[in-house]
Amino acid sequence: MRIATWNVNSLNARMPRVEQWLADVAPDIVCLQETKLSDDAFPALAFSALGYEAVHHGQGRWNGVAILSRGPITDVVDGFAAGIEPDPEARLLTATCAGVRVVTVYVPNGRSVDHPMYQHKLAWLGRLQHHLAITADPSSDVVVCGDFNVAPDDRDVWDAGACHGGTHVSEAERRALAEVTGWGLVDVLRQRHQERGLFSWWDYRAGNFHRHLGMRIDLLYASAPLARRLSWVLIDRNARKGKLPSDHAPVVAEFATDPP
DNA sequence: ATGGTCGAGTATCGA
Repeated sequence: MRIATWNVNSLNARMPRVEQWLADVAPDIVCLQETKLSDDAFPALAFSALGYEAVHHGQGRWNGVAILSRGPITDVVDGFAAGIEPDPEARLLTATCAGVRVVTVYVPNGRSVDHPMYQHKLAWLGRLQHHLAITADPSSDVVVCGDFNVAPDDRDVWDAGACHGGTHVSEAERRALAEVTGWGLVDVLRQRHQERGLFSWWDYRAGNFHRHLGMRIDLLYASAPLARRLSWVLIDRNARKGKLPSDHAPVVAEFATDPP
């Protein structure tokens, strides 16, 4: 089973590349972030023609998350579960696909460490922790993936010194992320690859992609039973090349199917 | 030279 996450930075702008990428990579489950679409503008028919069921939680101009699956999609939750302070922004979607509880996230950026949105980001991660406890079970197959807007450690940024003092690398963000993953999640890329410089996002400006100035902020976490079945995982840098790319590359992981 | 580019929508703002 092949599971992928990709911040497409506008599905309207990216649809031709997304369709080609689905044909090339053949994932079974795909989580998309930053569709920037309302639900009624989501191209469900186009995905259906490619063999994918889809669910979308959108708001229009900003944010927007989706899950595509080759099989049926059930038990869908838009945003935070009942009982948690609702998010007026469309940043979270939960569904079950092929026996896997799939949670996709687009964590608030935070803007800067002295901005109110930074406190909102930390609180949002706390609400995510609560949401996981309600909607999923870490002793079964769970994937939590998406654009976390946090680089988990200094290997995940091009220059820790240059990034120091900014968002995405602060101690409080990393601690909030660690509290979420402490629920029972394995960063499958780090399970397999330990080197620095494995980035998933590069600023469009200043030729940063070609200068290898990026961050790893698109993360794919699996519960322990699923992580044990990891076959391989990669960041698809090819998707960041060429004409009209997203500023993010997909992360793709292959898991062996449950033994009979 | 203290920016650099996208995407939204059509002036700027957010990333």
